[in-house]
Amino acid sequence: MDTLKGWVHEIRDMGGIKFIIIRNRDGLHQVTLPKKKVPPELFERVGSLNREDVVVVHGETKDSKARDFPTELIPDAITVVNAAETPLPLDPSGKVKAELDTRLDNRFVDMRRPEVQAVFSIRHTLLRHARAYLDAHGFWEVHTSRIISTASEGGTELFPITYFDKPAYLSQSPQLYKQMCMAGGFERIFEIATYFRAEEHNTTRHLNEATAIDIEMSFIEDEEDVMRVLESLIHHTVAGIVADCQDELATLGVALTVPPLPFKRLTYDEAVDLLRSKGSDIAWGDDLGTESERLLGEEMAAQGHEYYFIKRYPRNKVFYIQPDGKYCRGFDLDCKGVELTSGGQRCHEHATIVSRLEEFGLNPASFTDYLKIFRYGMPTHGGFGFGIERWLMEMLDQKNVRECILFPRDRHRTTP
RNA sequence: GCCCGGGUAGUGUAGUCCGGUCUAUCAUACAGGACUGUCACUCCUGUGACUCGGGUCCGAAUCCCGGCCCGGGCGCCA
Repeated sequence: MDTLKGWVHEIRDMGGIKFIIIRNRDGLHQVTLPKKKVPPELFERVGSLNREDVVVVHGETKDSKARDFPTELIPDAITVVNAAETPLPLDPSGKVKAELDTRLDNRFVDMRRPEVQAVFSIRHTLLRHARAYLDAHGFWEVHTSRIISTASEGGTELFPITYFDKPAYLSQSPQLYKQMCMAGGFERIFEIATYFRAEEHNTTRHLNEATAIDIEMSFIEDEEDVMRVLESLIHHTVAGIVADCQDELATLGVALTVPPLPFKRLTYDEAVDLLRSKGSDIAWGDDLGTESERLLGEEMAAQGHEYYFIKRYPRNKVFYIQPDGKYCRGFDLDCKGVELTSGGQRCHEHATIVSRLEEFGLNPASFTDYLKIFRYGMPTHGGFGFGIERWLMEMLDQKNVRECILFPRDRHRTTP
């Protein structure tokens, strides 16, 4: 006797024989009820089942004549654990497509779809392999606080919250804490961090709550030490997904290949030259906008590079990145024209970081807590923040970053 | 923040430009019925919708104004 637990995916009533397709995380399974081989009461009761009822089926497994199933269950008992109401808010079988907004409004039903489960199975596998890689290379996993007291980090807008009677904000990056861990002698750390960004963007690749693999490492020579960790991390993680997720990739129709090492290095100067040769009027020192990133992505694809670094940015990129003449030691990692990672070698000397703040028109006096960590023995260090949702979106050719996070928070959505 | 686009049964759509049997299309869903090997089962019957408010007009799903909601692009984005 075997037991099958799951959701009623479909009922095909042929009159004298009935088929119930049961769906669970393992896939689809067939329950077959020939009129003369199952209890009459059970045969009749199948008519009262609804799609998406949760059932437990007891019966005998036999070889099946079905095209899609090697075996089938001939039941002697079917227990309805919980009936589903009708009509359903959307069709989990995918016969009738639903818009993303409808799907997200009813995410728990949407999550029953094999395509959605494939994305999140791969997401889990991605994190499993990334953790294993970082662990094998001496990185400790840490959890830093998401609640910060001041907006002194500059840059993006923060979400204000109330912390008892004090104002506070949701963290937009674990950057300060990662650097504090370097000052604290942890040498190599990573964090699977949540980022909150209060920007009113409205695109298919932005979230107001996103997740990233953040690492920081000490005693580096330059940013190349960090970049090597990043490219190896990607290489090994993708290899792990290819090895473990063939079913999921097939469900999504994605042909995933492991990107060869080392990744292409493009300097900012080369990127600007390339863009100008393609007709862009970008000036030296300008940020690479969406259009520029897209153009570079096309050009790199033409050269056979899916993933590529852009390094040696102008020194005005970010204040805490180590300057190097007119350049700095920051880098981005792009994939197919979309930025996935931002990182670099950080300033580690107190005098340098103070002069960098002044260079950026910021007041060192308002960075007292941050500056303190550079005063009592700070090693050279660097790291990166690597957006998980964006990576998955590019890897799995998803059209919208919201496909790669269970409960997206965007400009308008705070539920579910 | 700027600029486009959209809102029709539970779901996804046709119709809107050019107002008139639209008594609103089709699929799926749902309800009932037929069928002993389906596998998007098939077939028959039925149920179910024009985002809200105002305006123009003999007449508004369709045109105009406003609200609400949503999508997308750009900007922004340690």
